[in-house]
Amino acid sequence: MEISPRVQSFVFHFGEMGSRWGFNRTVGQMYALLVVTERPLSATELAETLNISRGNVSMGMKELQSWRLVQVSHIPGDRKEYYRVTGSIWDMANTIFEERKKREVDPTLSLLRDNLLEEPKDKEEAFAFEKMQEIHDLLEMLTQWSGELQRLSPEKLSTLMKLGAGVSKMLSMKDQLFTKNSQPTSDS
Amino acid sequence: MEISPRVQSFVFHFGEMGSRWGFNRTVGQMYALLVVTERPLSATELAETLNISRGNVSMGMKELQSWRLVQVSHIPGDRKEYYRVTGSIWDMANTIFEERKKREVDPTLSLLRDNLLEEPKDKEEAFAFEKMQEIHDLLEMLTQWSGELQRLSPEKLSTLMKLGAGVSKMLSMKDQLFTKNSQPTSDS
DNA sequence: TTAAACTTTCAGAAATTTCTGAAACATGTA
DNA sequence: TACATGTTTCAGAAATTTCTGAAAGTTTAA
Repeated sequence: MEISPRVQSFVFHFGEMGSRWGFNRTVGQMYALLVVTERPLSATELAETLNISRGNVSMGMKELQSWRLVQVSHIPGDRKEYYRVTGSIWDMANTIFEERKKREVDPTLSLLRDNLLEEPKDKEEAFAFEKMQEIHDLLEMLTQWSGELQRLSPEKLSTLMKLGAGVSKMLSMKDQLFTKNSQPTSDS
Repeated sequence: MEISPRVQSFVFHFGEMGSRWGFNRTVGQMYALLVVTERPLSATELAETLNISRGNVSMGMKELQSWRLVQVSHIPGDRKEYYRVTGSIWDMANTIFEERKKREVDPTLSLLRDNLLEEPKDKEEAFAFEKMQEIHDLLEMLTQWSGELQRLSPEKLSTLMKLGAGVSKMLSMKDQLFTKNSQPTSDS
C-alpha cells in the first residue's frame, strides 16, 4: 500500500511521539496508519507499508490489542487477519489515558500507600513522609478526577472546556447555586 | 548521606517511574531525593547517596533546571552549589504537565496544522485528513483546557475535583445560571 | 601567577530497548 | 496424510539511551 507524503509525515511523526506516549516507534507508526486508513489492514500490508518485519507487526498488534486500541476483523473468504482501530479519536484518547494511569500512576499510588502506613522514625523521615503524602494525595485526586471525566460524555466535556475561564466564575457561584436548590454534591 | 529504607524505596521507585514521565532513571532518583529532603543537597551528596557518578549528577541537574524543577542555592562561606526543588508539589505537577505538553503535544499540533493547510487529493487522503483534523481538535482542546486549569488556584481546583459527579449536574444548570446573572462566559 | 575547590563536558563503555528473520506453531483443505 | 496459508515466538543483531570518569573549564583567594 502506498500512502501520500503528508499522511506519511503524520505516520512517522506519530511514531516518534508515540514513544513518549508509552509505545515504541514502530508501534506508534502502525497505530497511526490504522487510524488514518478507512479499511482494515492485514499484517503484511502494515509491514510492507512501514518497511518493518512481519514479526514486529505481530508483536505490535499484540501490544495495541492489550491497550484495547486495535481490533481484529475478518473478511469473508479470506483467511488473513485484518486490523482496525477501535472506536473514535475520543475513545482513543480516553483509552490511552486510562492505560497510562494503570501503568504509571497506580503502582506509585500503592507504593506510597504502603510506605505511609507506618510512623516516621525521625525528623528527616517525617519531612519525607509529608512530601510523600502530598504526592499521594495529588495522584489520588488526579485518579478520581480522571474517572469523573471519563464518565462525562464528549459533548458535556466539550461544554466544560469551552467554558474555559468561566469555570472559575462558576465555582464561586457554586455554593450559592447548590444551596438555592438544596442539591448536595455527591462526595465520595 | 544515608536515607531510611522506606524513603529509599520511594526514591528508587520514582526513578523507575520517572522514565515514563520524561526523564531517565537517575534523574528521577535525583529529583525524588531532593523532594523528600528538607535541606538543599550538593552534587557530591547526591552522587554518593545514589551511587552515581559526579558527572551524571551535573547533567541531571542541568536537565532538571531546564524543566524548572530544581534551583541552585548557596550556603554562605561555602563554594559548593546546593540544589533544591522549586515550589510545592502542586507546582511540580503543573510544571511537569506544562513541560511535557511543550515537548510532546505542541510539535504534533504544529505538524498537523501544517499538513492540514492543503486540500486532500483523493478519497483516501480525505479520510486521513478527517482523522488528522479530529486529533488536531482534540489536542487543541486539551491545550486550551490545561491552560485554564493552570490558571486556577489549587484551592479552586480542589473544589472542582471534589465536586466530582456534580460537575455534570452543574453543567446542565450552567445556561440557566449565566442567563439569570447575564454574565457571558469569556470564550476565546 | 599559582593553587585549591569546585563544575562541566564528552568519548566511549555499559545497559537497555527495539527489531529482524528463521523456525515453530496453527488451521483449513484436498 | 501432505500442503498451503497464514500467525507467533524468540535468540541474538542493531539501534538507542544512559552513565562513567578523566580531562578541561571556572572561580576565588592568596
